[in-house]
Amino acid sequence: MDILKSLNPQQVRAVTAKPGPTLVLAGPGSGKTRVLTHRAAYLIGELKARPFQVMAVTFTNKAATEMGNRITDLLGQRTQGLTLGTFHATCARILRMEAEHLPVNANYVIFDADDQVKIVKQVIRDLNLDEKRFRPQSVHAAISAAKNELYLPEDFPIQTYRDEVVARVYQDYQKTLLLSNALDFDDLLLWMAILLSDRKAVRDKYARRYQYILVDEFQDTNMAQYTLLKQLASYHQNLFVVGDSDQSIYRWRGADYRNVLRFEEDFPGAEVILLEQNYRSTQNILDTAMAIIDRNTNRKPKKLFTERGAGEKISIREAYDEREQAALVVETIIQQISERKASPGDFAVMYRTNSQSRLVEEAFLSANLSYKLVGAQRFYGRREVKDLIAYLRLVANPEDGFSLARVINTPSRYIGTKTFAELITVAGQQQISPGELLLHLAGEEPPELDSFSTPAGKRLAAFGRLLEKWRNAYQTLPPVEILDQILADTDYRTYIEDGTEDGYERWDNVVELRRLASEYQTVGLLAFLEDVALVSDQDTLDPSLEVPTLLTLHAAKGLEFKQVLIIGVNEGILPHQRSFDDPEAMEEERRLFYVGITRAKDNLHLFHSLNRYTFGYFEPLEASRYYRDIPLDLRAEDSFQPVHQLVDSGRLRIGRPWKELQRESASKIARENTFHPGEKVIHPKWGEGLVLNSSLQDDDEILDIFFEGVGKKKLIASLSNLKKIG
DNA sequence: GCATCGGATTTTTTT
DNA sequence: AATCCGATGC
Repeated sequence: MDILKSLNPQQVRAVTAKPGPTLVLAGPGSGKTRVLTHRAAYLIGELKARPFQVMAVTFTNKAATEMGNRITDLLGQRTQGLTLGTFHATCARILRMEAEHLPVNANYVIFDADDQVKIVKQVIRDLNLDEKRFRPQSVHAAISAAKNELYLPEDFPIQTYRDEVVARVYQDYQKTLLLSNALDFDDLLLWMAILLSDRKAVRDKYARRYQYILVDEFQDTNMAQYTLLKQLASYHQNLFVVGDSDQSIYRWRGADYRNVLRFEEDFPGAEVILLEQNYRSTQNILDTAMAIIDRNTNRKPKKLFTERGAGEKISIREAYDEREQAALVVETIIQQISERKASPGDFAVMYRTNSQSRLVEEAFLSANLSYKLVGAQRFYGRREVKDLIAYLRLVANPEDGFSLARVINTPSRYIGTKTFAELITVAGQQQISPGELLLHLAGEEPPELDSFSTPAGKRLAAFGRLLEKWRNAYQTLPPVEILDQILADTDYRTYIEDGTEDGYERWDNVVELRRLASEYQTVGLLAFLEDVALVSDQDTLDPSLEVPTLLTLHAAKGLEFKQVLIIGVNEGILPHQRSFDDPEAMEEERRLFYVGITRAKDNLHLFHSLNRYTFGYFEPLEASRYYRDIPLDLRAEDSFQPVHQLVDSGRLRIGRPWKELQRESASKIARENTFHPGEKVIHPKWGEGLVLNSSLQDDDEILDIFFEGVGKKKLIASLSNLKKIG
């Protein structure tokens, strides 16, 4: 079997496991994704499962896309119909098809974290509760946790007064969502689980259809996800899950690595397969990782091993403050490139909290070096992007009162809070949503309402007519054209482009959103809005940009980089202060560090800072307790030596783009020939070639190379990205 | 209805 | 330090 030829025996065992519940416990870098991909291909190619009978659930859309491509590579074109996506996206799609069984209709929109907190806030106000005592954020977190545990408002367990308050808010929160024909992230899982539990016909339909279910990152499933998986697998019992308890980092989101243990209880016959060999990291990196994770209790000890050899030691560097730390990060990267150990795309800078990225970004910018930052929030959280999404949501679903509230006076149409409040009141009296009332006001024969015979009422009607126009366009036109109409009708560009630098940037974001929308020519507005709501941070990564990646430790899950730099290895940051008083949370901090370390293939650089600015105050910091667990013999010799002089001495070069840097580092090296006549090389464009001649000129190496079908070419070694083969 | 000012508050992690 | 919120004044 072709599919199996590149796998080790354990991987083969997993891929070819007989149908039935299967639990694959996979250490970092052990080929987990390979196993899942090959398993899917095996099911379709060898066991002759039809693609539509297979469901594969991944953690990010990016992982899903990659998996799809790799399955296609393995099989040819036979993946049509495969259900492949994140939990949330998969549920969203099924729920839309089964909307008749839900308290929302098929046009429902998905509310993002911002909207969710806004609703909670409004409910808290409507209930006359004290916002200081019941922070919307934290009440929302409690509601979210309840949903993940499958508690509906009426089942919410009440033990304290606070619980009682949360239950009341939850009740109204849920009502508000449904009135807006909207679901939140948690609802996607919750309603799916409820639908499958309560409607036997629906459960049977999907449980019979999905003969095979594959799940990635199983250690990070929550109760809702676990329950719906069990329901989906209730007929065929072919649930194949892959996970690693040591990499469970979403406890605060309801994830419970104990689902791994629960799996073995709930599926007594489950086959358990261990993947232990690591194909990613050097032994020094693995030893560091093990030294960290070994101190956690309640875990099965695991030995990570590789055939890659010891590799280089771990570097630990100390900075005076976080600014210097950032400079040091850039300096380290420059140094590694200069020594030709890596190229810009090989680096990742990881941190515990998003706010830590700022100084690193500034350091890159002041060195005139580009980088990419993982984080969907950066783009989708922008005001202008949110405005336009709100417009689109309103067009798709006029019942969405929250989007209406956002856009009704943006840009200003002189419809203020009072007029809007009146609209809501009258809509309430007529038992319709404000959006629908707005559409009625725009109609041929607007209802005779005293409250809207005013100038303000005229303005409402005018906006209603706009909405009506876009709604009509929505019936026939693709999303991007609706967006264009909205932009034109609201004169949005004039509104945001105020001549400032910011204004142009905002318009750039609009253009980018327009570009994204234009990819939804055929699938329509709802699909676009759904994808926009469910993008994960990793999805925003552009792999073709070969520059360093900046990301949180959480976002690093599932990724790998040749060189990993972790900053802020300090007490209070990693582990984070907020976890100090909770032993379970402290174990999770450790796992988080472990996840970061195990992303590294070749080099690991740890950084900590002696001081930091917090809320405007300068305060001392301690190095992280985790250092104490890293054996001395794994650390590079210069570790811990203060390096201030390095940065102060101006060795941190300013104003040098990556290309220049690489060219320069190449020329430094090119004092002797790296290529010799007769050697075979591979060129990204021309493919395989034969070196005819090599000479040194101006500190660089000039090559004559013969390419099959192309002819003889003169190339500069440092610029042409040649690789030796054979 | 909108702009401005001053005071409070902020830093976990994300679909 | 930077942002958010509410109160105040126009």
